[in-house]
Amino acid sequence: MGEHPGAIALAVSTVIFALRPDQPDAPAGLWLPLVRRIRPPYEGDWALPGGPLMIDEDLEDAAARTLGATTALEPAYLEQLYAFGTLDRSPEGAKDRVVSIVYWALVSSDEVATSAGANPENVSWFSVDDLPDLAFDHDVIIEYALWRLRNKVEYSRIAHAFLGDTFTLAELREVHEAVLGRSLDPANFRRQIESSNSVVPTGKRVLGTSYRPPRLYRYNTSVAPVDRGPLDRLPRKPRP
Amino acid sequence: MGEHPGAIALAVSTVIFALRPDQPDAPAGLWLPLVRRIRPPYEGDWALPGGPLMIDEDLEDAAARTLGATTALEPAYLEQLYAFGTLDRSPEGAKDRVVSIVYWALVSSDEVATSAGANPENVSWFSVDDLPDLAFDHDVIIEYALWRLRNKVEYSRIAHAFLGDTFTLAELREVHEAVLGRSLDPANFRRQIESSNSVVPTGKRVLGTSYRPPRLYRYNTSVAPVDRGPLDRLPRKPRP
DNA sequence: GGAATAGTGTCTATAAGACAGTATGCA
DNA sequence: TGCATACTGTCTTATAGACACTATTCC
Repeated sequence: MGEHPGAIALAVSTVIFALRPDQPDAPAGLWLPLVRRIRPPYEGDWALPGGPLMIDEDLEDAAARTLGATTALEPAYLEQLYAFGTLDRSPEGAKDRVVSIVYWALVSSDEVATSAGANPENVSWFSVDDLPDLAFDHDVIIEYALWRLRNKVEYSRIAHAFLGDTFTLAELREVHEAVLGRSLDPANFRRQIESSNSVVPTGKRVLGTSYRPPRLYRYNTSVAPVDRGPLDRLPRKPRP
Repeated sequence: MGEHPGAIALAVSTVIFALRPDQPDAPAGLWLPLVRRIRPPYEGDWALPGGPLMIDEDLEDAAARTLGATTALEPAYLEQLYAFGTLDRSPEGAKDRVVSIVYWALVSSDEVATSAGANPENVSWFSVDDLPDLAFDHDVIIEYALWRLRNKVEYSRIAHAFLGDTFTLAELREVHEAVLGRSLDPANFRRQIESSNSVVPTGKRVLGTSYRPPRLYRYNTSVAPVDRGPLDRLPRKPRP
């Protein structure tokens, strides 16, 4: 950064959330990958994955690209968070002026498990409850991303992004519980989800349980996960 | 724009909303100032006020600066809207790549009236219901700002930003009605506002009415207008 | 049948909306 | 006194939450 004194650099970073248990058979929590900085400022501290914006690349593509470079995954959900650009972001001040356009993403948990060994050098996953020393203002950025995630999970349909293709209502409820950090009434949760039409029953059930097997559901793709308002009029490449 | 081929320009623009009646004694509507473009692309079309970000200037300061240059006013409310950066924003494509960080602002209506003659050349105010041909993707940006404003007025306390120091509940209700585009029940509106504690009675009443004089209220500054979450941890200069 | 979880019914508290009705200041 | 608007009371409906209850599968 800051090779051209007097210029303002433009970077894109991404807060990538995955859901996974702290220990086996423990309740799941939120985790995110960070990159260790190998040069000043903040050498040795951890930072959000990201990098400069390419000249022929959309902002969202840049976020998805760094996500892929960090986790070898596709985002299940991706949304712009905020543009951070105060003068005090770098200890160098205006000499190292960087405006970061930050995205936040959700990745499916079972995919995280299968690609666990695919993490490049200098990348580690951390629980959001136990973060290391962070570079720049990345602590505030992560807090803000968490705040947005927790708000959004209550009024939109993004929780399924943490799950696989089919899932039980108990699994979906556990996602909500992990994100919100509190337990939810199974009866009321079921009613809320059913009345929102966000899932459809597959007709199948879970096999191999030692008790009554729960129904499996699939996400209802005919209902938009979030209302982005007029932003949906902007071009968006479909992601597989 | 685009003086350095291969570089990505960074601009800050602002959607500035004011409330004023279409004709005298008509119900108020939303208006905003636009700037006529005097060079290609989109020469002759209208665009949002804005310009390049200065090296030693915070994003929010840049938005407030262009607001002042356009309207000679201080923003009563100012919030970041979104960063727009798709490749197709300019007809030149990647050759004229501009990432715009857009803010939206509310200005007080009586101040607009007093500074009506202070508009610089090439600036005109338009009703949001009757916009002219717009440059770039500024039509989508304005639509999105309107969408945010209408959502936010329902669950936060920003409507008073359109009003002066003191106001009646009927005036505050008329602001909500103008923003939302529908009429509201005076009784229910009163209860909602009172239970939210966003206003406090001044003890004074309006003078010179030919009917029962309504109470005057003042905005309750001890309650935050909006919950910005962890963003409040970022440095912010107080605006007078 | 017992254990364990899936799934249902029902009551209560709270808030939003519709709308009738009362209060007050001035001509 | 009548008019116009300020302000209050009350009923209905929708929704969230608490929690008791029934259902189904495997052992």
